[in-house]
Parts: sequence; structure tokens; C-alpha cells
Amino acid sequence: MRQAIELLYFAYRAFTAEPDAILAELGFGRAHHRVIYFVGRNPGIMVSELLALLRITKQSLARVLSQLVREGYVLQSPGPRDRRQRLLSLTPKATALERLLTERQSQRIARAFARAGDGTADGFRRVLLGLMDDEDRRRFPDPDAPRRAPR
Amino acid sequence: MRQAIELLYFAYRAFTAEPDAILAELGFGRAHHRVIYFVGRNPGIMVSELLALLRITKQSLARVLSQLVREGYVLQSPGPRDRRQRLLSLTPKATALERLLTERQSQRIARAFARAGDGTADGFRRVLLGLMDDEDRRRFPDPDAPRRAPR
DNA sequence: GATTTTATGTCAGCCATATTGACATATTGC
DNA sequence: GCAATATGTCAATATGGCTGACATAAAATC
Repeated sequence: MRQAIELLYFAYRAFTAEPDAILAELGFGRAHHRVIYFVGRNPGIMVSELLALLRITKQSLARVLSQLVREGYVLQSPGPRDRRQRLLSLTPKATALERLLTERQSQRIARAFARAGDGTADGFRRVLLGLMDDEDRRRFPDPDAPRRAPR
Repeated sequence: MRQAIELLYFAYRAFTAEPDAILAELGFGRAHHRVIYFVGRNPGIMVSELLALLRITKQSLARVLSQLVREGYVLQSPGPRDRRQRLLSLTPKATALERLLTERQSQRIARAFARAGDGTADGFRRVLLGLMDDEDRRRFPDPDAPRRAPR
């Protein structure tokens, strides 16, 4: 059990190190990464939804988000039905950055799967899913969901 | 692959949330947790070894460590052979705190294993091991190490 | 024995990211 | 018209990183 605790610590540190280094050269930090990532995954997301996803305050988000908007990474457009909303999306520049960062992290994960051996990816995914809060787990498809019976 | 990235993010956030809350009541943060944890796991560790393990600067460690010493959580004793060293160990108070924090995290991991199902723990461990830096991986026993042949 | 290297500590300042609390503005919905 | 909602902003504070510079004691080496 203690081993699992340490594994998580060292793995997560390695997992974030490379993006952090790339971001630092652009004057960004990990908080910017999260915004770019989640806006990229959820284009047109509302500010309030992003806040709920990240679980930070709007004041914390503001600094990061306004910098991203100012520097041409994130676009804000009024909601079509509710004009109070500022729906967020990435510019091409940000999309490219998001791809780069995700690609690096994906490569690390792919190497980890390869090193860990066949059939380990499922256990990895299922345990991480079990680890997170119930509320967050709902965002993921149930790995035990009954599928259309294959003929 | 993107799913794995998000799983790591949400799982790690949940994994650290409960200790953070307990520590906050004592006026400590996550950095204190790391020191207490690793000193507890490695009693008699040198300051320089702890720095290498945490990969932070001595100035960063100093604030946290001196607070822990001041408040009676960590003991410093001169090295028996090299008196320049300050070998670190936990007081009973800190040992109790470390146990509490580790217990809560262990419980969360145990629940995750139970929810994930039999046979998932091995994949979880092996992938995390593959994810971390080579240097850190050396701290862990090789899961493929040949064992004494069972008769 | 003198000098250099090592282990550790400390002061000062800076940066990133989080917090709480208060208040402002525009828009929507009753 | 008015309350609620979505968002923004100002100010202060805490945490935990960083760099650079300097200090001290002990060990190791010439």
C-alpha cells in the first residue's frame, strides 16, 4: 500500500515535468495547461463549467484565463441564447500547443504501457477510475457498461 | 490516451485532497506531508538525500523543515561518523500524523482496488512504475525479478 | 598545517497558484 | 421592476517553488 502511494507520487511528478518545462518557456504554468487542455477538450465550455471542472475559484482562473485571452490562445464568444455567457475555445495557436503537450504525455504513457506489459493498461485505468471522486468518475464511460452483444 | 491523461489528473487530485485537508488544520501543507512521509520511511536520512528525493532546493526545504523541527515533528541529530550531517527522524507526534495520513490514502487505494476488481492492482502498479523517471524507478523492486524457485 | 571541499543553514527577493471577501456589470427570467 | 445568474475585478493573504549570495563547521586533501 505504501508502495502504491509512492508510485503515484513519482509517476505524477514525471507525468507533469515535461509539459511544465515546455510551458515555462512560453511564460505559462501548469494552470495554463489545465485551461488549454480542458477548453480544447470541451470547446464552447462556459466559464462556470470550467470552474467546476478545475475546482478553483473564479479569481484564480481569471489571472490565467485573461493572460491566455490577451496572448491570443483562448477566444471568448457570447452564448448564442444567453449573452451573459462567455463560451471558451482555443485559437489555432493554442490548439497546436495543446497537441504538442498532449502528444508528449501520451508518448510517456505509451512507453509506460509498453514497459508494463500486455494487459496492464486495463488495470491501470480501472484503478485510477476507482481512485477519483464519485463526481469526477461520472465523466468517464463505465468500463463495465453492457455493450451491444457481439454476434 | 487522452482518457489516461484525465484519469491521472482526477485520480491524483482525489488522492491528495484528504491529506491536504488534515494538514491544513495543523497549519501544514503538502510540502510538509512529503517531508514527514519520506523521513518516516527513511529514518536517519541526510538532508542532502531528502533534497535529492524531493527534487527541490534546500531553500525550499528549509522553510518547511525548520517549521517541522520548531514544532516538534522532526528531530535532527549529528551523523555518528560525519558530524556535519543532520540526520532526520520523526518524533512520536509526527509518526502518529504520518500514520493517519498514510492510512487515509491507503484506504482510498484499497477502495479503488476493490472497485476496480481482482487482478487490476498489478497493472496499476506496473504502469505507474513505467511512467516515472528511470532514476526514481530504481527505488522500487523489479516486479519481474527472478525469485528463488518455489519447490 | 594550510587549504579546499562538503554538508548544511540563512537572508533576501521573486514568481506562480491558490485562497477569501467585496463589489461591479450585464443579462435573464419571473 | 426586480431578483437571480454569469462573469469580471480589486485587494489582501498563504503556500511552495525558484535564484543568488553568503556563512559555518567539519572533513578531506595537498
